[in-house]
Parts: sequence; C-alpha cells; structure tokens
Amino acid sequence: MKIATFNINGIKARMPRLTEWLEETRPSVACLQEIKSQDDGFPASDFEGLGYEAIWHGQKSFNGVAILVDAKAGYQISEVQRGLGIDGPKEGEGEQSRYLEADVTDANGHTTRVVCIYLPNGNPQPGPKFDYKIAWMARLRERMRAIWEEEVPAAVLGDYNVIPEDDDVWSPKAMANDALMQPESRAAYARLLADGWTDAVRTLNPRGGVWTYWDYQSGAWQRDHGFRIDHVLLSPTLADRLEAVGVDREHRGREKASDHAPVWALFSR
DNA sequence: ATGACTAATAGCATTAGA
Repeated sequence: MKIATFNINGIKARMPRLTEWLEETRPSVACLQEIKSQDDGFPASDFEGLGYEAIWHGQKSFNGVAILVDAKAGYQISEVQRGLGIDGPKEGEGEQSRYLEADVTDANGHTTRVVCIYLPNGNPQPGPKFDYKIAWMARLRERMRAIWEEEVPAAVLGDYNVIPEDDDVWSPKAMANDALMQPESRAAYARLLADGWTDAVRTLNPRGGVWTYWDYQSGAWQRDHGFRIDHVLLSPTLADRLEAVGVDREHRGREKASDHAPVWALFSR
C-alpha cells in the first residue's frame, strides 16, 4: 500500500498535472488539499476514468480536501467524519473544509484509517488567524487521541503548515517570523509526536533537509529555497509496516505545477 | 523591502496562500 498527500492548489487548474501524477506513480490512497472547489464542481467522473474512487469535502474558492483510492487495485473507501467542529476566524463564517476522515479497505479486507488534513496557515501572526491555527491544532490532537483509543492502523497526513525543526527549512532566519515555525506551532506539532505518532518522513530522514514546498516567488524552486510542511503521521501498527518514503520533487518542476510536491509512504502491505 | 507569484471569484482588484 502506498499512501500519498498532495496539496494541489486548485483542482481545476491542476487537473492535467494531477492526472499525470496519478498515472505515473499510482498511489493506493491519495489525500488532496486546497481543491478550492465546491462539492458540485468536483471532477469525480474524471477520477473514475482513472480507476480512482473519491470522497471530498469542498468549499467555494478556498480550502477543500479529498481522498482518492485506487479502485482498480481493489481499494474501497468509507467516510468516517468530515470537519472537526471548529469555526473559521471570521465572524459567522462557519466551519472551513479542512478535515476528512475515512476507512480504506484493501483487496484482502485489511482496513486502515486515513485522515486528510489541511491545517490553517496562521499568517499573519500574531492575530486571529494564528489563534485559529493553534485552536485547530488542539482540536486535531483531541481527535487523534480518540482515533488512538480505537487502536486501528491509522495515518493522519496532509498539509500541516508547520515546519517542525530548523533543518526542515532552507533558512530558519528567513522564515523566523512566519506562523509556520513559531514556537507555539512547533510545540503543538511536537505534542502529536509525544502522543506516540510517528513522523514517517523524519524517521527515515533523521538529518532533515527534505522539502515539500517551494514558493512561487523569488525563484524559490530554482534556488531550492524550500521547506517541509506536508507530513505523514502514523499510528504504531502502521509505522511498523513502513518501508519507504519519498517526495515526488520532479513534479514540482513541471509546467503549471502546484507549489507543493507530493509526499508518499510505502507499506509492506 | 511586508514586496515578489498563483488561483479563484468577480472586478475591472481583492483575498488568500505560506
């Protein structure tokens, strides 16, 4: 089983790149963030044509998450929960579409809990958006603890919008004031790891230096000015089966690419 | 230096991203 996460930055604008990536790398499960599409506009039939079954939690203009499974390879998906029950930072806007949780069953009947998240960015900080980010992380931790109690194999993956350590960014100094690496953001992420969740990419790359995002501006891609904010967190039984991780960097360099690259984790079954 | 790109929606710029 190969589980992947990809912040696609607009599903309409990215469909050609997304299609290529699915055909070339064929993940068993793909978590997508920032689909920036309402539920009605989601191209489910295009994914069906590629052999993928999807569930999605859309929103107009911003945010939006989806989970795809390789139906052609025998995977099935069943939604467990959408949303964490937390309102956005603006008065009366309601909940943003950032959380989608499902059970994924393989051809042999083995089920894995898969949680696709798009954690709030939190800039500018300090301010209400940063407060929202920290509150969202607290709610996420509560939900992850509940999943932990279920003792199911689980992966919580997506765009965490947190740079966990200084060696996860090309220049800690350049990013020092960003919400992505504030001590509060890092502490909230560290609490998830302290709870027992395994950071798959960090575990297999203990020296850091792995990037998953490069800004569109200032030639960041050409200069390799990136950082790691897309993470794959694993429950113990799933972590035991972890065989490899990777970042599909090459896809970041293509025409009309997302500013994020896909991140994947491979398991023994 | 509070910019530079990019996407979406709805203008004939603004918001948001990170």
